[in-house]
Amino acid sequence: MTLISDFPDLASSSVPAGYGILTRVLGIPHGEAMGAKIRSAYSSQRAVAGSGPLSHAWDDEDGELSAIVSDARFPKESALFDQAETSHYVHVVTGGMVRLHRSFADGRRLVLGFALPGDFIGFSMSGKYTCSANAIGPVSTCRMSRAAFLHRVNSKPHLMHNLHVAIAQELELAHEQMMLLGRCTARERTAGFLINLRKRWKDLNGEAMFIALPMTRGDIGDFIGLTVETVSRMLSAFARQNLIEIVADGVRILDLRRLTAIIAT
Amino acid sequence: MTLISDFPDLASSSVPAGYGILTRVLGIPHGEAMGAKIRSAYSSQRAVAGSGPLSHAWDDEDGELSAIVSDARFPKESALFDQAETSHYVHVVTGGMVRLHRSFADGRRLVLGFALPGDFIGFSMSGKYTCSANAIGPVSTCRMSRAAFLHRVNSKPHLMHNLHVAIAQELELAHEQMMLLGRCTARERTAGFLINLRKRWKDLNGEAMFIALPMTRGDIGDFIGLTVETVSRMLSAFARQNLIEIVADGVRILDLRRLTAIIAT
DNA sequence: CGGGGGGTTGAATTGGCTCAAGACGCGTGG
DNA sequence: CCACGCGTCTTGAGCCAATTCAACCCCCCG
Repeated sequence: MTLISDFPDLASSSVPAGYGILTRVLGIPHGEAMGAKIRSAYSSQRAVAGSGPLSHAWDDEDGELSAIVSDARFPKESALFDQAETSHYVHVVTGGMVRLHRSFADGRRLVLGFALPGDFIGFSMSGKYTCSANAIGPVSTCRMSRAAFLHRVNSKPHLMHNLHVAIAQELELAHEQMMLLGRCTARERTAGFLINLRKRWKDLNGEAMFIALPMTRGDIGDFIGLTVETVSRMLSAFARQNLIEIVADGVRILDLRRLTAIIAT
Repeated sequence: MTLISDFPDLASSSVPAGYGILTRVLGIPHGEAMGAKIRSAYSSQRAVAGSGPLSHAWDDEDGELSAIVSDARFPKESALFDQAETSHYVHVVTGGMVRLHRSFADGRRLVLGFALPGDFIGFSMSGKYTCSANAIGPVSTCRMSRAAFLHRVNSKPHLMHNLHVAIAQELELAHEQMMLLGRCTARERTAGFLINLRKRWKDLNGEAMFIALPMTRGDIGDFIGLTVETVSRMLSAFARQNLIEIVADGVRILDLRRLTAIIAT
């Protein structure tokens, strides 16, 4: 039986920077085909880092998984699900990027996060999606029905444990983002956004100075609480100061140290 | 065995507006003495509403509870625990109000929430507190060691279930607060703060047009991302418009409908 | 080749912040 | 008992960071 006291130390180990609703309960290595083993979040990360054996948490030992998991593809800008809608599926993103957001009646929006390959999205306790999810570009996911997911989680303590850890991490990330939104300048928010996103790509693909930004400036603005123009201005300012270089579909980091130094601790 | 699918529908039932790190995993009726039964969050709420039998989730059926739970008192402004410190205790607030906050190195602060009687605070997966907690006035809590809490949670599935629900609610609240911080005006933030706090007092004590504000304007500002002066100005403006009346240690709501109409949906 | 969406940049505006002063309440010590 | 000091709250004046408004470019796609 997996006890809570077995939880890894989230404070000392850096929290994997997965945004969105419950990312990384489990992870599928980027680009891996359907039917492959699904691995637990921590194991997946270690696998990416190449440092240890994979957990067998999501091994398809009983042949059950291939029966309940299926691939799904979503074209650019299509909705994976909408806020307040009844939850039918949970997804693990396997390719592309997904925007998770909420809207006010008057059109104001807040982007809660961007889900990358490996991120787990679409789960909620209540059975209704708590935010909307849209494909930023073409997106592929590995999905299973909520009912099947619940059944599996309820029957395997280590999956329940993973879910528990994942929600706690989401909460921690939400608190970090609240600091950003409530107490940081535009410059700090923008730098923080870049640094955090870079860290996530790094955890997935290894050291990377190129940061893909397939989302619009508006999406970024709605994520860090700024307008399109301010985001654009901040990025231009960073470029002018030789901190980054703005390239097609993203930015290249030129001076990671100075960029990191911008964000408050 | 308690299954996740048994979770109450958090979306349709309004989320209890408990802020802070993991409030309301369990609740103790306000002012109840040490040694009394500790009840589950949902049951406690129902009990307050007077609509049903109490859950026996935390009944001291085995006589174990009184051995591991103890009362604690904290004078005004004292710390219950500090961010990053190793977690020794988890608390249920039984009297007074607790401020939960995080700080930057340069002194900037964000208040994550205010814990009211019945709120459960101080738990984290990692074993380190994720924020600091200070008594706003004299505070009493019912506490137990983290180890004892973990042991109890691990041995009782319905407690694990309560914990799970509580974290999910915290996450939902954090997302609401992110909308507030990222996309609302000073006027909306202040109105939202008052409305939310009122709802919590109402759930605890029944209909109440008086809202106690024992925290400073600075605390409120650090909660909703404004300065002391702006909070003061907004409250004065509300008073001038006959929405509220500023009284000793709090405000009295004069026009709930118009005040509620301010906040964006 | 024309239209539309995204991005950048400039100019003007403004919401909330900073700075400053004064009132008030409260605890403390003479 | 009062005087004092400190922290909190309020209000005003001026300022500035970010927004709004506007113009223009670029690219992609029909």
